[in-house]
Amino acid sequence: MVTIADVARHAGVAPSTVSYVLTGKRSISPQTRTKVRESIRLLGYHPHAGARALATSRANVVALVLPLRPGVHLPVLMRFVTAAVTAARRHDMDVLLVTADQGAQGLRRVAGSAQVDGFLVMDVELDDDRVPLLRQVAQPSVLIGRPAAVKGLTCVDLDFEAAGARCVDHLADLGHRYIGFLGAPSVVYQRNTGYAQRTMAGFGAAAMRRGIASTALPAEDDYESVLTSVRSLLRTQPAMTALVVHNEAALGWVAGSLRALGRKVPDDVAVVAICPDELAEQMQLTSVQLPAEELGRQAMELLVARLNGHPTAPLTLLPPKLSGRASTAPRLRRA
Amino acid sequence: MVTIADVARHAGVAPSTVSYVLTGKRSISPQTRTKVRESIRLLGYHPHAGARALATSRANVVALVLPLRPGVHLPVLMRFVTAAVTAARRHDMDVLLVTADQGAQGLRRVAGSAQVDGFLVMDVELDDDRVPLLRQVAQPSVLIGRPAAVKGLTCVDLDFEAAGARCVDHLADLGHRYIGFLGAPSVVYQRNTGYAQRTMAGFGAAAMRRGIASTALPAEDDYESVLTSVRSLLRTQPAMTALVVHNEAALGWVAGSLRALGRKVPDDVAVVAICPDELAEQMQLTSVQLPAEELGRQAMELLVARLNGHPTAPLTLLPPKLSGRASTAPRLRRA
DNA sequence: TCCGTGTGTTGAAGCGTTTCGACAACATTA
DNA sequence: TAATGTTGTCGAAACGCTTCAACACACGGA
Repeated sequence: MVTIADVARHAGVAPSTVSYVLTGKRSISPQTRTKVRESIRLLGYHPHAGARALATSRANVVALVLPLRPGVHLPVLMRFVTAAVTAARRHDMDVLLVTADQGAQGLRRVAGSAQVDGFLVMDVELDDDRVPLLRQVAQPSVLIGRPAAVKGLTCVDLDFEAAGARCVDHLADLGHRYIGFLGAPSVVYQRNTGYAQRTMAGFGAAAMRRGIASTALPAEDDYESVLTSVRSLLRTQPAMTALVVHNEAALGWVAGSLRALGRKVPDDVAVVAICPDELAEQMQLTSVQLPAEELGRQAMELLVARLNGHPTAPLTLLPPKLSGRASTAPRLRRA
Repeated sequence: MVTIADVARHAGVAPSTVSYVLTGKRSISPQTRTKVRESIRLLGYHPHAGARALATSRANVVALVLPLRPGVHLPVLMRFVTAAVTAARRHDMDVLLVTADQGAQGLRRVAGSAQVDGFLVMDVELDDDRVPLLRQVAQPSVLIGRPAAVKGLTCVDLDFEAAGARCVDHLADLGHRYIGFLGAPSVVYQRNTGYAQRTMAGFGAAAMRRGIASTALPAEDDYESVLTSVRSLLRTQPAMTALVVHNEAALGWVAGSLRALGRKVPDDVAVVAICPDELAEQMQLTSVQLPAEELGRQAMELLVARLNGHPTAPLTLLPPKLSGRASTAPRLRRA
């Protein structure tokens, strides 16, 4: 292994000088700088990460804590991950993978051994058992998702309330006056999953604000129950001309159910989904997407900010983006 | 931070003694051992990873090099990853994530700075530009996939030839005598992707061995061309009673095409797929799966073996496993 | 001429481990 | 009893880097 001493000898300077050239923490004359740089290049020198970590007590590594539990949408997760990794690299940080199955143990170990400078925790739930742990360890952390109490934390999430509202606004602007909401399976609401409720709340509030009649129902993820839910929405509100769907699994059955009930999309009933973009793209649905890249990037930036001692807000909510597609159209006043 | 010196002081021994308790590299009296252990527990001591890496020139970290290029099947990739991470943890190793977009640069940096002890490279192609790099760096590596020349490397892969053969054998055992093969899009064969050819070769050889008439065709991934390919297979070989499909994207259209041509699965034509297990499960297809967990685990075990100086074979091929499902049935001799 | 003020460079002291050689203390053999 | 192992422990020297205090030097101002 080629060390800083080798470089120093080769360039005819002191090791400390080489260090200062590398870190730029002191002014170095242009001559020495280029001389040292040349020696570094020639010898193929790379600073030893461990030694550096020891000396600076900074590992330049952040832990990425992934859930990998069943039910996470992998393509979206991967987009988080790549965005986070890319952002990390921009700040000369590397990423250590910590899977959730390593559990509390893993977090503590990684934190205690100073292997990482901070934690990026993905897919945080309303009542996440990792949160108390993260409060204990020395390293700062940023969470993607929104636990019940964000005080003292740094969290990033999509503004689901705004997302629900955005759907209503879009439909209202198109002239719709009676809108239905097809939600997640009821078990999700029972589990207090946070984002589901918040979307609903945002939807409901926006409807009230715009003077729009709204009806909401949960939906399970098989054709039969989607059909039942849609039928009962239409029965409750026969004038319904638009549907907001917040349920990835049900999405595939919605168009079919509507067709089975004699309604065409978008002419009779417009549909807006809240779902990963690729799903919406595939089915040609107007949708509010989960901005995975943006979330991953933001989270990492916030983490880096905290590592550099900058204060950060406990909760950063990203504004929803709506992409118009074939499933919505202006409401034409029929003769 | 609590250091080994703190522990030593607390336990009334020398730092080196604590170290020996931790590593077990010298015999320590039971009394001191428990005393030291107790102090460690009490003070919540964790060895500093950087310091350890510096002293031992072993980071206890392996790099996981992911492609993340479009077209990789993410659920399968994730199963690789979790299996690899789990295996790594069993050997007290952590996993650093290196995405391919960091490219050669990233590999060199991570290797040069001694951040990792080895590389686990996923989704290696026949002519992979990472391979020459890996030969240069000091750390050993294990590849999942099979590049053109494996000499001096350590590679793990599914035995695709055997997989092709396994399908034939299964069908032959059921009494089928005329079997078709629906392959990947022709562009894949042109690209020399290795595994596609090897599957074909295995299929063809097994058919010859069993005295079975076989016809093979590539298939694109839209309904029209799948239909065309299936029709032309049936025209070439009207007595065909079974189909081996090695094309994830086409899979969805196969049953429909057969139905459109008046053939029922499995009564008229049996189907065996070579694809990720969940796809097969979902469509109830008899299939040979990609043993992702097994590959990830094996790869990590091999890497650990190499790190410990054990020699490893340049190529480890995992035997294919066939799961019988509803799409195959014994060939009944019709009246 | 002397003094302060920058600027560029250096030597040495850490950072927290591991590990080697040394050395007591005790047990075993001659 | 002396010589020889064996076992358990210790002190100190690495490992490769950063960083602080110190210093040499040149510069302009009194």
